[in-house]
Amino acid sequence: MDLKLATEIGKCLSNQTRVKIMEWLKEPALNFYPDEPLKHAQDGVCVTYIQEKAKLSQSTISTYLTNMEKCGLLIMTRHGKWSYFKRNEDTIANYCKFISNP
Amino acid sequence: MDLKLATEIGKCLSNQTRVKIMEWLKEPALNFYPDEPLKHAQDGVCVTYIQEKAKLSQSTISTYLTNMEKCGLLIMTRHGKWSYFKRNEDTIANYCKFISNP
DNA sequence: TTTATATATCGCTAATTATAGATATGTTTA
DNA sequence: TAAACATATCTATAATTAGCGATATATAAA
Repeated sequence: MDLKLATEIGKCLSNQTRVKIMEWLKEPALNFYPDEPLKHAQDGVCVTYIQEKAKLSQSTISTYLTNMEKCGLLIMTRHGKWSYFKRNEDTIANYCKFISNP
Repeated sequence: MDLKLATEIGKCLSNQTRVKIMEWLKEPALNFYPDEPLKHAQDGVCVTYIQEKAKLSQSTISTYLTNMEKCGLLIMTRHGKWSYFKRNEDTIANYCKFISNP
């Protein structure tokens, strides 16, 4: 983890909706349609579900998720026409190590 | 740690200079005038030293530090006309716990 | 192959943040 | 008390980011 990457991660985490997305993705089964089983649960949640919950436009949420994936906060997996996003705990742990002392 | 505070912390950590300041303050004795002993070392580093190292204006750095203190990333201690800033490891640890899973 | 659906990207304006100079405040020293 | 100094705050402009609609791309279904 270097300064530049850490700052990019900070930028992703500087917006309330994006922080919420990170929180929601801790428990997809609870936070997205808890009454029906999620498809590809091991790969996270598709863009549409996140967009509906966040109540922002499709383009905005897609951009958020793409940027969060670029800095390693999320992992994207494509299944057909759907993109699934899940948390990348490795990067999050590295980031925490970076900002912590020591 | 709630969503609002976490987002404020994210904002502080969304700028390269501010992330650098957090890094420098991990080792003040190494990063600020390593050849002379720092005054009030237990309380961190004064604004002027940080400003000189960051090479930004006094007002900019003062605003940075004030905001970082407001969201609990830094602890400020006044000694006479100097304000000393040090890392608040408790808040940093809480923030890491918040963004981590679980 | 056309149509429908999901996501990504582009181009734009509004909102926010960055940054500095000027000035105010608080503290020390002459 | 006045002058000097360190820091904080105010005000303004420049730069960046937010967020959306339009459109492009990719995949699936008819």
